[in-house]
Amino acid sequence: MNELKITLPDNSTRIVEKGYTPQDVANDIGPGLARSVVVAKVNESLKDLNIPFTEDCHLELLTAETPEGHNTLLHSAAHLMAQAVKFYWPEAKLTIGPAIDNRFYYDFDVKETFTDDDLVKIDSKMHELSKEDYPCIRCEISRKEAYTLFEKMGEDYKLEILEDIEDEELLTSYSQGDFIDLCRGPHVPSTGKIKYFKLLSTSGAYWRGNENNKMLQRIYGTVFHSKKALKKYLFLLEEAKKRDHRKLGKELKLFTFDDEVGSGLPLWLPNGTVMIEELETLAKDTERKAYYDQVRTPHLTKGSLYEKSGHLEHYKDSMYPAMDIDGTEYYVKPMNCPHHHKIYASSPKSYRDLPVRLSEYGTCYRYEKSGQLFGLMRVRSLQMNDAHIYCTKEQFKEEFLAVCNMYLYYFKIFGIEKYSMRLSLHSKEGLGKKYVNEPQLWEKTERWVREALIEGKFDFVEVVGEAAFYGPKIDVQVWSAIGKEFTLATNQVDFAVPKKFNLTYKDENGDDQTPLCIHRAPLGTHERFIGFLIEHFGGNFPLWLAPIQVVVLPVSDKVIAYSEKVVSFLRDLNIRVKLNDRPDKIGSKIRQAEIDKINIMLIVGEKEESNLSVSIRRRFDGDMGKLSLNDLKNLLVSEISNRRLTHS
RNA sequence: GCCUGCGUAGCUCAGUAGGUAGAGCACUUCCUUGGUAAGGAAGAGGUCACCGGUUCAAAUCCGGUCGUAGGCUCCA
Repeated sequence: MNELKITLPDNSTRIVEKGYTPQDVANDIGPGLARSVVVAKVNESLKDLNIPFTEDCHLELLTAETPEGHNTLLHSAAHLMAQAVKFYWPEAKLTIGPAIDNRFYYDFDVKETFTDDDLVKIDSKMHELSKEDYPCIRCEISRKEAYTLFEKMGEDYKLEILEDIEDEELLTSYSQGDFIDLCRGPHVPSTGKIKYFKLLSTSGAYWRGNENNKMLQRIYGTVFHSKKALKKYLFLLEEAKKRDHRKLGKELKLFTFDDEVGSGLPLWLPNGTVMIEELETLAKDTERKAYYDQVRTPHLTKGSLYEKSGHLEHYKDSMYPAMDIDGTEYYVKPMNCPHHHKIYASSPKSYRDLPVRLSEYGTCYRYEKSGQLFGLMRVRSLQMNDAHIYCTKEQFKEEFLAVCNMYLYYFKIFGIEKYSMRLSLHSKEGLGKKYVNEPQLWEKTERWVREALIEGKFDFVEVVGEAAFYGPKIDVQVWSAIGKEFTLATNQVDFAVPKKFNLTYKDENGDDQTPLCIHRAPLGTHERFIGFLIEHFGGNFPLWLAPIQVVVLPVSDKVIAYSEKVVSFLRDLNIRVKLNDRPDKIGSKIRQAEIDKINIMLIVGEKEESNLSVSIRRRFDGDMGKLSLNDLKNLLVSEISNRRLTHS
C-alpha cells in the first residue's frame, strides 16, 4: 500500500503517496500556509512538519497564531537562543528551555552572569542564525548513543535528565547548524521561521527548581508570528506597568512603605484606609445577612496554643520568633484559627447551635522571607477577612457551597471575571510531613469538596500537593497587572484541628461529635485584595470605593461661600467630598482632579450659585450639564448605595 | 533565603578620565478672579540610603548593612 488518506479539519480528504510530509500538504494547499505553518497535529499529537506520514490520519496544520503553534515557536526560539549562547560561551552547559505563557526561557550553567549588553549580543546573533535558516533536524537516538554524545560534549545536566527518562521512551535529539540538544520536540522546520523575537530579562534560577541545587542563569524572551503581534505584546507589557499597584498606590496616595518601619509592613494612608473601611463594611453587611457572628481576638498568644494546632510544627519558619514574657513563650499571631477554636470551645455546643460562623477582621503577622515580599501582594502584616464555620458533616456541603457563592457575589460586585478556581489536594508523599497523616480522612473530605463543587456547577482544576496541612481547599487564582499569579480568596476544609482542640457538639443521641471546620477568606487579605483592585480598576475605582468621591471646583473666589455650602450638603449625605479652593484657573483644577482619578467634579460658578445647582463633569464622560442639588443627591446616593460599577 | 540590577529634593529623573550637586512637577509667598486637562513671578527645599575602607579629595572606586526591582524557591 503506497497511498495514504489524509483527512483535514474541514473533513476533506487527500490521497498522498508514502513519504509525503505535512509540509508537503501545506505546500499543496498554498504558499501562504506553506510559509506560516510551524507544526502539524497528526491524529491529535503534535509532530514536526517534515516527518513523513506512516498511516491514514487526521491532519491539522498549525500556524504560530494557534496556541499550540505558538508554543512550538516559543520552544524553538529557546533552542535558537541556546545556539547563540553556545556560540559566545562554548563552555556554557545546557539544562532546560521550555515555552511558558507567551514567553520562553533557557537555563544555562555559566561561570559569569549575563549582562544587558550580553542580551543585545545574543539577540543579534539569534537574528544571524535565523537568517542562515538552518534546518532543525530531528534524530531518533538510542539511550547509549545519547549518553555517549552528551558525555563527550560535557553536557552534565543532559546526562542527569537522561537518567530520569523512562527506559521505554523514544529519545530524540534536535540539531541546527553545529548546535545539538536533547529534546522531545516538536520544533519548527528551520531557524528561519523564528523572526520576531525579543529577549526580555535575565535572572537566577535553581536547577530543577530546588533551592539546595546550584543556581543557574536564566534568560527570558518572547517570540511571535509577526512583527505586529510582537509589538502588541511589548506594548501590553508597558501598559500593564502603568496599572501596577505599587505605582498607582504611590500616585493616588493609598499606602506607603518606610525603611524605618520595615519592609513588608505597609502604612495605610488616609485614601487607602477609606478603601479598607469600605471593604470591611461590605464584608460585614454580607456576613450579617449570612448569619455570621463577629468576634475579636488578641495579637499575642502563648506558643503552646500553636503547638497544639500544629502551626508551630508546620510554619515555625514563617512565624515571628517567640518573645519571652515571664518565662513563657508568646508569639504574634500568624492566623486567627486557634483563637476562633477557643471561642467555639468557650461554651458547650449542641447540634442545634451549629453551624457556628465566627468572623473577624484580624491583623496577622507572618515572617515572609525578604525575597518573597511584593508590594501589597505579599506583606508581613496582613488584615484578613477571616471566618471559621463549624458544622456537622450533613451541613458541610451547603455551608461550603454558600461560601463559594459568596465569592461569586463579591466578584460580581467588583466585576472580576478572569479568575480560576483550584481544588488543592494533598499528596501521598506528604502524609505525615506536610500533611496530617490521615489518609482516609483526606480521601473522604476531598471527595466531599469535589462533589460539592460539581453540584454547585463550579468550574475548577485539581492540583495535587497544594492543600493546607489540615485539609483540602479551594483557592481562587487571579493575575496581577504584570502577570504574577496570586491566590485572592481561599476556602478550606479542616478535618484535623478541631479534633486536636477537642471541639465537640452533642448530637441528637446525646453523643459527642467533632465538627468540621471551614476556613474561609473570600476577600483574602485586605492588602492583597486592594492591591488587586488597584490593578483591576487601573486606579479608576467605582464611586462607592473611591477614596475621594467628589471634588468641588469653584470657578473663582467669588463663589467659594456657595461651594462650601455644596460641600457641606454632600458631607451631610456621608459623601467623601473635597473642595479645591486654590487660586488656580478652572482648567488647572480639572486637570488636577483628572490626574487624581476623581470620578465626579462639580464645577461651581456664579451661574450655578444663582439657581442653586452645580455643573457635573464625570471622568471618562466629560461635561454632563447642570444638576439641581436634589438631583445630584439622588444620583450619588443611588450609585453609591448600590455599589454600582461605573466603568471597567 | 538565593542570583542579578538599582538607591541623587515630596515625585519623575539629569549629573564618570573622583574636585563636597542640577531640571521639571509638587510645595511656600505675591500678582492674576479666570467657565471644562497646565496664567505669571519670586522663594524655599538634598550629610547624594546607611556604615566602613582607598585617596590630598568620594554622589562617583571597593566592602558591608538596609531598602527596592526582575526572577528562583516558599506561601497556613
